[in-house]
Amino acid sequence: MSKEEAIGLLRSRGLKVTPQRVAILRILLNGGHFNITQLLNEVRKIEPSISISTVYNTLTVLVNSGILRSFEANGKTWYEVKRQSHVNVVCEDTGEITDIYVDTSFIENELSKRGIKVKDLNIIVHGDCAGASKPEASNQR
Amino acid sequence: MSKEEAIGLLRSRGLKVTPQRVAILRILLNGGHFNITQLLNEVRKIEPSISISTVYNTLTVLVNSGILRSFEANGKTWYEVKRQSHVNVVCEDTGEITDIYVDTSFIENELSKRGIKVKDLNIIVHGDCAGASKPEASNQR
DNA sequence: ATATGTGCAAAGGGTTTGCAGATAT
DNA sequence: ATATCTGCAAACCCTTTGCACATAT
Repeated sequence: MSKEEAIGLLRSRGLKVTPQRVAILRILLNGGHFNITQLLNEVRKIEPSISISTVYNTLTVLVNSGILRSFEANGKTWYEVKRQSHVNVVCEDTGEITDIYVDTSFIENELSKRGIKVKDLNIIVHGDCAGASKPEASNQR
Repeated sequence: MSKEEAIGLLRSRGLKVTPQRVAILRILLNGGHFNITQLLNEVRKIEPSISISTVYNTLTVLVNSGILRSFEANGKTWYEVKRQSHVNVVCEDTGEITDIYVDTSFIENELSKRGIKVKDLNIIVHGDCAGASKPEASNQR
């Protein structure tokens, strides 16, 4: 029942709870990566009349409040729930994006040594996933 | 005299040597990161009549031939000469991109263990560079 | 000579903006 | 009650495409 989780998250950041926001957040809480078009299609199954500008607005709000993170790949912006840091692998043939959990804290350490405060770390790999060992949440192009 | 270097690189990949290609490559060989608009402005100092589609064409050719690499940040595509792997830090306030050299082979090793052939590794950090220790080539928004 | 590259203009796709009406608090 | 959010349409990039002319080999 991720609906309660979504509502709780919104309230915890002082954001108004609207059906559109709850629907978007629920989809993302289930895991994976979504671009705007995918999200619009998914959300419309729940909230058929939602507009694309509401999706954009909501995602901006959720990123700014620290619930989501975004990164750019293949000419689009991708959104995911902010959890432990990982590597986003963009599979060359399918366009699928797969999370691979690798400890990346040494990068942040190295950067802070040099006076850079890391707000967000994106590791994006383009590669061949044909032989990958299907580990985690993924999502298509 | 980076002109010879540019010409040599083009020939070594079997690419036709045109004044436009040489001009673009010379600019990038001097170091740093450029988006299309910046590159167009720079190249026009040397080749005033160059068109934006030639810049796009050339960059695609240079990326495909393995001379350049590209990554996306701030809604734009950035190009740089393919050299040793590093972290691209996007400074939040200025939009400047700075190279920080950190050994990232650990990540590639970890990924190949899981059956992923890394074609390109992009590490993009958004952060606060106010206190950074000005290390390497950089470039503005 | 001819395969390839260049430049122009138009089109495409993703994202942002402005604003009137609707809704959460 | 009112500050905020939503949905629509138009505008705004950045990037790609098609094609005639020019150029490198």
